[in-house]
Amino acid sequence: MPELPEVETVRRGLAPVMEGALVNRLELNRADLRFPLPEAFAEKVSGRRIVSLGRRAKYLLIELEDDLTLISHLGMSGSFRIEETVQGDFHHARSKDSKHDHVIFHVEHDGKHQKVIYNDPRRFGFMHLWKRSELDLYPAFAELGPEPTGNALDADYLARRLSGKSQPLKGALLDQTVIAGLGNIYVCEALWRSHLSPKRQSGTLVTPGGRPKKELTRLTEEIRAVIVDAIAAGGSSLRDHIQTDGSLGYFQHSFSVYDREGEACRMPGCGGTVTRITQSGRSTFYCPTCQK
DNA sequence: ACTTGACCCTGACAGC
DNA sequence: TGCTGTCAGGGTCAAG
Repeated sequence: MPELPEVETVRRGLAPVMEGALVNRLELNRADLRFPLPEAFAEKVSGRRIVSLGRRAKYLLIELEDDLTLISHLGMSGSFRIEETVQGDFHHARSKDSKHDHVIFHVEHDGKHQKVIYNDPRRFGFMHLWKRSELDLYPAFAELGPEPTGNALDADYLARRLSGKSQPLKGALLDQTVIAGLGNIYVCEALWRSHLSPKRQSGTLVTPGGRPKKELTRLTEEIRAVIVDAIAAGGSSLRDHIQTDGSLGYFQHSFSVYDREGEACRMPGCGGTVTRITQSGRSTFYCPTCQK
């Protein structure tokens, strides 16, 4: 589920509870997610204070005291929720998938005790501990591309990265070393907003001289805009959602093309039909009429 | 060097 | 009701 905007929304939802909090106890209900949990994980985190919450691409960064960063990736099905710690809640009704509550942070903040629960049915998520001062050496970060909303992403950069590539745009934009944080949904959405076909060969957006064509400049703008919009939507959904059940990360978005196979294209005046194709094993949704 | 495909795992859903 | 097949928002690795 979580692409960059969702992870950012999770970060913002967790911040009031976790930033500045003391982790009294880290409860582990299994030894591994996608990878083994860190060596002596509970011992290393318990008793430490959380300095701040950060994010890099789709990675949530829980910054602990003593130069330690807990790196959390939510995979496809990871989510966090916040629960009050109620005295005598031994008989509290457990939600139906609590069997996938793998890691529980028992935190204390201003005398208030709460649980931050990581749930992940498919266990494609993972957690690592890394020295904050050496975070750039974390293998997944070493090759990571720029953030889509950061200054490092511009049309000139993309022209350098896409020049000469025969790879279809869909695959190039999913490549985390090109842009960090885009996933299947927002690549589809950005291409639709740019009127560009996901099958278009990446190098054709660059002039022979290596300059970005106008459509690449447009694409760059739309990538930024679709992420900014989604983060804003996540922020508004947080306010409604967090108070009801404490869950973060599964708010409902509405997309323009993603998961709309067979529906009328929403581009004004287009009149086409959204089509689903498979590219490198994953679904792509686009409108063949207005995306060229 | 680049690109694709199989794989990790569980749950939801459609069709029989 | 239950079975089976298909699909899912991610990343990694091997093989083409």
